[in-house]
Amino acid sequence: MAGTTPRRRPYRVADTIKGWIVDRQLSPGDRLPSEAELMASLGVSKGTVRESTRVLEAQGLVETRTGPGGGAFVREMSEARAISLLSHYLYFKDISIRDIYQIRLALEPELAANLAGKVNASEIQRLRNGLASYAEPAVDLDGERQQHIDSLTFHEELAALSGGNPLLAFIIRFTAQVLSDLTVYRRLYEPGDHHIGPAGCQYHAWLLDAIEAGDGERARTLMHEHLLEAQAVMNDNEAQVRRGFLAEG
Amino acid sequence: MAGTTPRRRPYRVADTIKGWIVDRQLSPGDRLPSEAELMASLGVSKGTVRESTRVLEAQGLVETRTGPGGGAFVREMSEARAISLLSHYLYFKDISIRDIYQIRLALEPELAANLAGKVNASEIQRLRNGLASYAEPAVDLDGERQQHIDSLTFHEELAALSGGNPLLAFIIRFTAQVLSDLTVYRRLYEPGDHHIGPAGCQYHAWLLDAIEAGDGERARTLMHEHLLEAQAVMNDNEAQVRRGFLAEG
DNA sequence: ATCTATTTGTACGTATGTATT
DNA sequence: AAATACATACGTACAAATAGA
Repeated sequence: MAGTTPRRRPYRVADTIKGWIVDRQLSPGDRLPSEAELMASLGVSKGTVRESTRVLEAQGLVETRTGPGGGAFVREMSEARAISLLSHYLYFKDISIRDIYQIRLALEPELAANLAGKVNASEIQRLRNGLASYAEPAVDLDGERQQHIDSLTFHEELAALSGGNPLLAFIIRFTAQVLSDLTVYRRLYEPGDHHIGPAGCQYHAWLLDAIEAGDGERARTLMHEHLLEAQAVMNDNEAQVRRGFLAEG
Repeated sequence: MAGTTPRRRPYRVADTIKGWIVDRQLSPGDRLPSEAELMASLGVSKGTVRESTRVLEAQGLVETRTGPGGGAFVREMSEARAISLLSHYLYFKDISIRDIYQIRLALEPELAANLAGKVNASEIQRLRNGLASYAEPAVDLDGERQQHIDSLTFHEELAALSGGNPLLAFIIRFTAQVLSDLTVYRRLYEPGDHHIGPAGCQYHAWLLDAIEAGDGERARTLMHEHLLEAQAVMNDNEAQVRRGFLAEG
């Protein structure tokens, strides 16, 4: 076995703590030993202990609180943080809009079909109310941007309802986030007046109808068409996704 | 704006450094200021600086080296680390095998179609050579496990060739990793002798034929059938994916 | 409202390890 | 082989936050 990086103490400490979390099946909210206890039981200095809790914190596994009864607590990573960490991975990777849509086209119709007949009326109503903001053509470029973001939010919320597949929901929300993030920084559309907002709104309305009616196949088809159309108007030249890091939850 | 967590110094420092990476468009290999310089320019102590570099390191954004000319260097996050971080997110989430296969079924046929006609002969040959290890039925349970892992490796390698979509490749490799990890810890199949290895081997061979012949539609169909069949023999009771954390690259 | 105890957060000084020149 | 430049680790002292009396 050659060339294993010499893992430093803070990481070894972090790994043993991860081991505790797995072995003792710790759950979110459970407290880890205090700094002083860790120093004593692991025989390391305060600085080392602190560096390792920073590592675990950065990886989203624990949170720390000060004061009596404080300390480091096991934590369920927030989706926002997971998205942020994944965006770090993609930062140097040159993802194109095509790449994103390839994934959306494969996954979102599947999700739509899954949701059919499984969303309760009040949720449907809530989503329908959100459609108003992009029902009418935008008056200027900024308005168009806002409409794009709003309509992406629709997809995110759809994914959040998720027919019970957290990973599917995560991926869909991640891709929507990336596109929404891009919208803020770039001009994503060819110049000229399209009616992107209203067109998307129409599809979203139909989608909700199909989902409400429990017609999975129709929902699938609609989502597919909708995404194809949305992709068609995007400017594939402005494609590279390298951008700022996303904020962390 | 209420309730924003009081971000501590190490995180503020880490964020300003991230800012530098984005603004100055630093690339992998570029050096960050030394600890001493950071202490001076940001007016914080050594401990704080070290904690923040641990954070950036844990997030996969930098690596540090000791010695003269050492320091913290911008780094392109490895896929292994990204997979590990994402697995932290899913750790408490109760993903089922069904969930994983839903995603594989949506994405991998897409990938197979993409690859058709775009993989050079030597790569195809290399992949064909790998098929031998699961061409014959396994003699015992351990052998069957190994075959399962080997056949998952085929999928990972296929994804690595990726028709140029890094995110697609990542997701596919992640799902394969999760399944492969599960295989190590659990009995994934119903008792009884199946011929999983040889069946998978046959499909993989056909897939390579289709990809070599440039027949995208056939590749897509084959992959779809193959995954359906593979999913069918899995034990959906042993479904929950909560398991150990994956090792980091 | 104040004090007190507990626990993390920050700073600083020193010594050691490690790789480059 | 030695000097240099950097990270790594330790120990201590004190500051800040929070819960409870």
